[in-house]
Amino acid sequence: MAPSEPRRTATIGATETSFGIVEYLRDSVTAGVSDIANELGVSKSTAYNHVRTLVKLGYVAETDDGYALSLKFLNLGDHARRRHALYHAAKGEMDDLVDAIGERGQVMIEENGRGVYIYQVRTDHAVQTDSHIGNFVDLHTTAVGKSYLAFCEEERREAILVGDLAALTPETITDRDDLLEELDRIREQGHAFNDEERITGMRAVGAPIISDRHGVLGAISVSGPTTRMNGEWYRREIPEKVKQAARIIGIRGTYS
Amino acid sequence: MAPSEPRRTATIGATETSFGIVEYLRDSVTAGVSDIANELGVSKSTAYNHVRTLVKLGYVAETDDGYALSLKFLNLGDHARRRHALYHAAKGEMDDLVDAIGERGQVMIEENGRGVYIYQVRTDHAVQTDSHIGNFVDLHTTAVGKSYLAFCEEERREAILVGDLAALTPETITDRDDLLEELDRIREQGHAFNDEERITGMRAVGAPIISDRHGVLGAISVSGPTTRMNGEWYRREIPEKVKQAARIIGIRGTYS
DNA sequence: AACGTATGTTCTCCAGAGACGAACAAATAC
DNA sequence: GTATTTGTTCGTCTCTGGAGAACATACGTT
Repeated sequence: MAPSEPRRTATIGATETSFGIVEYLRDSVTAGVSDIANELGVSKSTAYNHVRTLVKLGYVAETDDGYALSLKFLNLGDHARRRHALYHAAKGEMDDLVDAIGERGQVMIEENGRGVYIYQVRTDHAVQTDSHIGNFVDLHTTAVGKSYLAFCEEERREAILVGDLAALTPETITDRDDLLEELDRIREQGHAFNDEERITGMRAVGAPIISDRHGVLGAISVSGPTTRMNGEWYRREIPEKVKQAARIIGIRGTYS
Repeated sequence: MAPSEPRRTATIGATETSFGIVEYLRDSVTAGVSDIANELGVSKSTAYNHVRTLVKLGYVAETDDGYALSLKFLNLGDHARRRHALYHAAKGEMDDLVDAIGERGQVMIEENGRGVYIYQVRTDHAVQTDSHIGNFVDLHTTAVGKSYLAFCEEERREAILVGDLAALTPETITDRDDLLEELDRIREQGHAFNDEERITGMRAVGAPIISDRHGVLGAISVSGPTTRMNGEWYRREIPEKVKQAARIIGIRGTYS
C-alpha cells in the first residue's frame, strides 16, 4: 500500500530530540527535565544533557518554574523573515488597511507548499484564532492561500496540489476540480473569499501581492466573524480596499 | 592560567553543530552544503546529514540559491515572546509614543543577564542600527538596560554585574562604581539617558516598566541621532513622555 | 519531625549513532 | 571538450550520546 519509499537519507537523532524539546517547550511554555523526558520518551539523563546543551547555546532559558524557550529564537525568526522582501513592503500598508476596516489583517508567504503568516495586525475586538505569526496553514483553506494559488505559476501550483485536500470544516473545498474552478473565479475578480472554509464562523477576503518583476510574492487578507463581515460590506467594499492595498504593496515590493 | 573549570556537564555535539548551521544560515542568508561544511569545520557528509535533518524537521528551507532558514523559526520566536506579559502590554502604547516623538522606540526584557529587544517601532526616517528584534545587548550600554538595572532587585543586579563592563564606544561606562552612581541618578530621576555609550552619534532615553505586583518587567526607550535629539527636547520633554508611557504600560502589565 | 516522593544532577557502561573520507553523479565554469 | 565544483551516497570505525541506577535536594503530607 505504502509507496516504495527510497528511504535513503540518514537523519540525525540527536538533532531531532533537541528540536523535540524545543517544540515541547514552545507548547508547554515551561517544563522540567522529568516532564520533558516523559513527553519525548527518552531517559532523564538524555533529556538533561539536551537541555543543558540548549541552555549553553542560549536557546533555552532557566526560569523560576522550569525551562523555557529563550528569546534568542526571536532573532532567528526575524532574520528568516527579513529574507522576504514582502515583509517590509507590506507592514505599513497593512496597518492602515486594518485601521480602515477593523478586524484582523495578515500577510502570508508560501514556503514548501504551505502558507506562513509573516505579519499580523489586530484591532481590539479582533477574534482570537490560531493564526499566529509563523504558523503554517494549508493553502486551499484560506483566502490568502487561494489568492496565492490562483496567481502563482502553473508549474508551482501543480507541485503544491499533489496530495489530497484536507477538510477543516464542512465548507472546505476538498475536490480538486472545485478548487481549480474557484481559482479561475479568483483570477477573474482579483480577490478571494474564504467563507468558513477553515474555521466555522470566520470569513476572510484576500488578494495576491504581485510584483511585475518577481511574480507573486505572497498574499494579504482581512478576516473576521461572519456576524460582522457580511452584505455589501463583505462582498464589495472590503474586497476593493484589500485589492487597493495589495496593489500598493506590490509596487513597493518591486522597487526595494 | 585558566581557572579550574569544574567541567562537569556533558554537552551534545550533534545539537551544537545543528545550531551552528542554523546560525550560519542566519548570518549568510543562504548557503550550500560545501560552504557550510567549510565554515563549521566538519566533513561534507556530516554537514549534509545535518542539513537534511533540519529540512525534514522544517527549520531549513531549500531555495533557489541554497539552503536558508525557514519561517518556522518565526513561530518559535513568537511563542517565546508571548511568555512575557510585557509584550502585549507595551505594543500599543509604544506605537503611540513613537508617533508622538518620531525616531525609534524599543521594548527590552532581561534574560540571562543580557537585554533582548522584544519589540521595535520605527518611523520612516529612523536610523538603521543593529538593534534588531531578538538581538542581545549588554545592559550597561543602553538606556533600557540601565533603566532595568537601576530598578531591579539588588540581588539580581549583583548577579548580572559580575564580569567586566565591555566598552563599545569611548563613552561607554566601564567602571563599576561609575555605573552604580549612574544607576543612583537614574533611580532618582526615574529615567535613563544613553549618550553615545553604545553607538557613536546615537542617543536614547529609557524608563523601566514597573508592575507593583511583579517588580520590573523590562524597560522601554526612544532613540535617535544626536543631531535630532538634543536641547530641552532631549533633556526634558522626551523623558517626560517616555516615563508617562512606561507608567501606563506598567499598569497594563500588572492587570493582565 | 520524620517520612515519602518528587525533582534535578552525576556516574558508569556499552551499543550504535554519527563523523569521516572516498567515490559517485550532476551541474557549472572555462 | 575538459576541469572544477557542487550535492549526494556508501562503507567503515570510533567515540559519543543514550539508558539506568545512584545521589542530592526540595517539597508535601501525615
